[in-house]
Amino acid sequence: MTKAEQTRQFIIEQSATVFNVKGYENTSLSDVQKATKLTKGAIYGNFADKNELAIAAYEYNSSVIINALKDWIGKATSAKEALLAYPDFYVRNGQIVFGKGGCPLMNAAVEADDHLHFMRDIVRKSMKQFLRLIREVIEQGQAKKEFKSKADATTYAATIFSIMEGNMLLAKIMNDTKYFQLAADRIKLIVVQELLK
Amino acid sequence: MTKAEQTRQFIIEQSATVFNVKGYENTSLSDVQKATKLTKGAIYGNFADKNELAIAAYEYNSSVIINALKDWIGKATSAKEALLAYPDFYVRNGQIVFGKGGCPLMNAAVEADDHLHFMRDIVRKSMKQFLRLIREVIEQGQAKKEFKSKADATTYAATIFSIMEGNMLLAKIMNDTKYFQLAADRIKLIVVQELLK
DNA sequence: GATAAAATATACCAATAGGTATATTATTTA
DNA sequence: TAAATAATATACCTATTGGTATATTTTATC
Repeated sequence: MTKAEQTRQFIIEQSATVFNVKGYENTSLSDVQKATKLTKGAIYGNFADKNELAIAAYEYNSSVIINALKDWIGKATSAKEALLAYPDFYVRNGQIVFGKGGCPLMNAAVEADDHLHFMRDIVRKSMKQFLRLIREVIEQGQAKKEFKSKADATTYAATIFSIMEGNMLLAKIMNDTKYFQLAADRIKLIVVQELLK
Repeated sequence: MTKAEQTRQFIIEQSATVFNVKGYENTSLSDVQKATKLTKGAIYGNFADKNELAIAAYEYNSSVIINALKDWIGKATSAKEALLAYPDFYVRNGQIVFGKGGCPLMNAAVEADDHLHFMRDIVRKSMKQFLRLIREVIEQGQAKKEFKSKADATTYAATIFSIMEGNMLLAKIMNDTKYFQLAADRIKLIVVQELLK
């Protein structure tokens, strides 16, 4: 990794949280300067413009939670366990997630959907990736006869994700982590009553 | 209503959608001028600053959907019907909601939770109001022996709201109204299987 | 219809935005 | 270690931001 590549990565990681908290459009270059303690020269030497940095920061933010999800799935010994690890993470680490601005997929989706067009496709892509991971867990559970085979994995993936995100929205604005537990309870109910054989 | 009061209301209504689409911080005064075809003099003559207008615009946006919810509830002849009217509205009018920037509660919550502090309490208030309306429908259903009395109305209100909002997020970023149907299906399942006697 | 008051338009302000050209400093290669 | 190159800092640019003071127009009162 060259010096520039190191700096590029440094800028992304130092500014990622700021972008997630303040929003991608609302984060100014002086915010990035403050977060990195670097000057415009260093920033524009490594990124063509603010949008390129915003995209890189979002990709970093979303990859953090996507990789976390992959980890839980990898460690789980059953499909049920893998699915419940997802909401359980927020039950245990909700306050930390708050401090970093909440779910990057939700934040960026709200900002990008109908006006930040340069980010929309990237957010869409990560959203599909996240849904696919959940779907694959369900499909693997079905393949291993742990889950009922007639359940539509795509539908259940979307439902589980929606419950998690909807409760995250409430948790965040109400500053109350009980909604993470609510999501976990509801997802568990669905897994036990509708997916598990 | 005096001339100024009329203008104030006009500014709010004309700029409300812009605020919901672009976000409250990202909407500039020149955006408001474009939307209203008025000058700064007229705008600052009726609002102390941009924040006051942003708050008024949000209160207008949230009141539109809160009043809509009240209407459906008022017209329904049963608690079940009232609860299902909520997701059904989005099934039928999803595309229109998209065009106006999506759910104002979600948009403002994401923007206000951890950085737009002057709006946080107002968003919180409207969120509580919305949850209370759903809760009251459930409680009335229980009082009229339509719903099981042991179900915790507060919990179910949050769950129904979360499912709706989570799916709205997906619908919006994926530009696919099928998620509204998914929310409606899931909410109906909960009402039928868990609330209805 | 003239006058007073209210409402709106115009012209300006300092601060900050994103971005660039150039000077300076680090780093690498010969 | 000197020269070439890569990387970063500095100084500056124009456009736009939220906001204000004042001029002008519109509205209401007599």
